[in-house]
Amino acid sequence: MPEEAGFPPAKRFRPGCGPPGGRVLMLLTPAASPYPEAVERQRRSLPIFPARGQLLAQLRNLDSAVLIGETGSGKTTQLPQYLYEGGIGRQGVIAVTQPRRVAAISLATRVSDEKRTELGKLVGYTVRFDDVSSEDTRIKFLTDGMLLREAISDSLLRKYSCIILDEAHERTVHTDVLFGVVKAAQRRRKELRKLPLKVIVMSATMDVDLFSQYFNGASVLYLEGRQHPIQVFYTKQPQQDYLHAALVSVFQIHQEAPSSQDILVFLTGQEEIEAVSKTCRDIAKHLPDGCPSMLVLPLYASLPYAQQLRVFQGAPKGCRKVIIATNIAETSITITGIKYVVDTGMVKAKKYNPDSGLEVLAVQRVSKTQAWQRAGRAGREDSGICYRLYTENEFEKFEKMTVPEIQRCNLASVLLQLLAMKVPNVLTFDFMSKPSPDHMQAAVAQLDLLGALERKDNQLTLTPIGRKMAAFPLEPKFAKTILLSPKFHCTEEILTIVSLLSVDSVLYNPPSRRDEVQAMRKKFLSSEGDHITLLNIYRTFKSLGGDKDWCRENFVNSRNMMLAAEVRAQLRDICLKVPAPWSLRTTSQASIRRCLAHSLFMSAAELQPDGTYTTTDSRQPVAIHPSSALFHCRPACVVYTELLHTSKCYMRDLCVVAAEWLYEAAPDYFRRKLRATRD
DNA sequence: GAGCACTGC
Repeated sequence: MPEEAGFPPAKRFRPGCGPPGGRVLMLLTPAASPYPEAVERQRRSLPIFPARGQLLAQLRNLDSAVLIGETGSGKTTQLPQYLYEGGIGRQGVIAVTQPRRVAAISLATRVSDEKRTELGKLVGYTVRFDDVSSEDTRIKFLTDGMLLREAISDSLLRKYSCIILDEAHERTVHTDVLFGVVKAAQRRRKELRKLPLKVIVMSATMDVDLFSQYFNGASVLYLEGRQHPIQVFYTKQPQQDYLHAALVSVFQIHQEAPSSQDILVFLTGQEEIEAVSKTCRDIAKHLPDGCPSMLVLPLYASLPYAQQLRVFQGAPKGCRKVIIATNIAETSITITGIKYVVDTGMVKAKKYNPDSGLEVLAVQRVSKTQAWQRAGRAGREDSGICYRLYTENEFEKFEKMTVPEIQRCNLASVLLQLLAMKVPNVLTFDFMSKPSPDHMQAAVAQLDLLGALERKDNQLTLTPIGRKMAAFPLEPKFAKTILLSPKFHCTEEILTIVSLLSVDSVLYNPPSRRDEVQAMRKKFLSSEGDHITLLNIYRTFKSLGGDKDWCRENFVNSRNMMLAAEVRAQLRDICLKVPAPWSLRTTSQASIRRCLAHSLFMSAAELQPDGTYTTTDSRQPVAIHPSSALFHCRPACVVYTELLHTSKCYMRDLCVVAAEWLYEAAPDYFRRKLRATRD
């Protein structure tokens, strides 16, 4: 039997680590509460409430602070209201950033309900495609990416008096870049004697010292959480086969625990999840009498929305829900009623190699932070139990924290945005966790090839094209593709293609129905590649008025298709605003391909005599991804949108091009390449 | 010959 281990003890609010605030506290207590009684009772019951006076007294005097609070402390919904009620930051807007759209929207909705105001008035939100805020908005929830976009047009973030960076421990690229942008804005506003900017970093445990040091030794305030106790068990022996171990654990729990207690299992990807789900269902059919029945539900991001929703429905009486999920259930989706968590300790994660420009998607060990996050999913409403399918000794060897995303992704977009904000000396930008110099250089090289950079007085700045590229919410190479399209008279088509590439795949591929999928898809396949194939699908979708039944029959994800249409409209608006030249629809698909060749010339591959492919850039052996329209073809020369290393190094989203188009697109670049291969 | 973690502008 696995042995029990303790959950890290909750940190308590530490009084007295700031200036005494008794006098101020009196002023803050409202004479009569404007809230209805039920809301007031609920607000007062939150762990953050007793700390209210003290928090305000301290925050009033601090430029920056780090607020540590566990799930359920009420910090995200209450703190912005406390600040507003306390008259802190009333000269401007109080911003609260979130890594995810749904969180920003639902938090704004809840806080405006508590305030009994109409959403979009006092309390509002801003996310892509959806701005529910107004002149009156004083508390604004937004995605961190959205605030970053705003910083491009005003790097001092002048409309904000206070910026609360929430969920900072997740360390998304956007949050990490914001740390630097907000810190610089704060300093600059002080120098210019403008309205001061208060910065509050909110995080679950961990990273505390890093955050505090980065913000010039900012005070750290601790809040008590309301997490229920969780018993954690480890295996006695290391497990060779975590899938088998997961199955054994699920059925062990299933035979012992009351059927109302649900199980959440963490695996790494779609294929694995579908396979384990099927095995679970098969075994569940042959269980002894008296054993409860079992409802097995897979959960991963590419699963159609309707199927994702099933995890929120209760199972019939006497039936246990077993949810088999990727790390989508770690943060993005919270399911109630989970009593047991089975953690395989594995995750599929992307790494980026700046030398080859290669993204590697590999199964690896989770970090300790991630393992605690997973365990925490068992204690949302009541005490929970977590089975870790690894030994305590193995756990001790896990990395303490997940490597921040900024150190393992392509930095071209980040660099373009920083340059658009006119950040001086971008290469030495004050990141909390610095990416390696190689990493930055790779991004410089990429932007340089796209014609986005120029050097003035030893400083990197943007060319006019570079500035236009930054206006698009896209990877720089896609922005460049759009800006090149008028030259080839195919802006309409390129807008469609780029939109489809920038949303999650519109093609739904259930592994169990592979043959059916292939048969249905045949009618859209183009021998010219995936871009033209996508264009064919979009055109049919549009001509049928976005028919959902058609989508289902043709294994097209209608949600992503609608999203692509929304993206397309946004990109078209930006083209008109920038302003980018425009062109009428082309009649030739060759000109679309030529446009792609001109913008993706650095991502090209050539057929070798032995039938394999090699990239023209780094002579890397690559293969055509099995999902590609060209999987069974052997074109002499292609450009691709993405290289992904899984079991092999695969090119994804390919387009057939003529080799001479590449040469005409970047003659200098190819001359250099040619010389390099000769040496 | 055979496959794709998760967000976000």
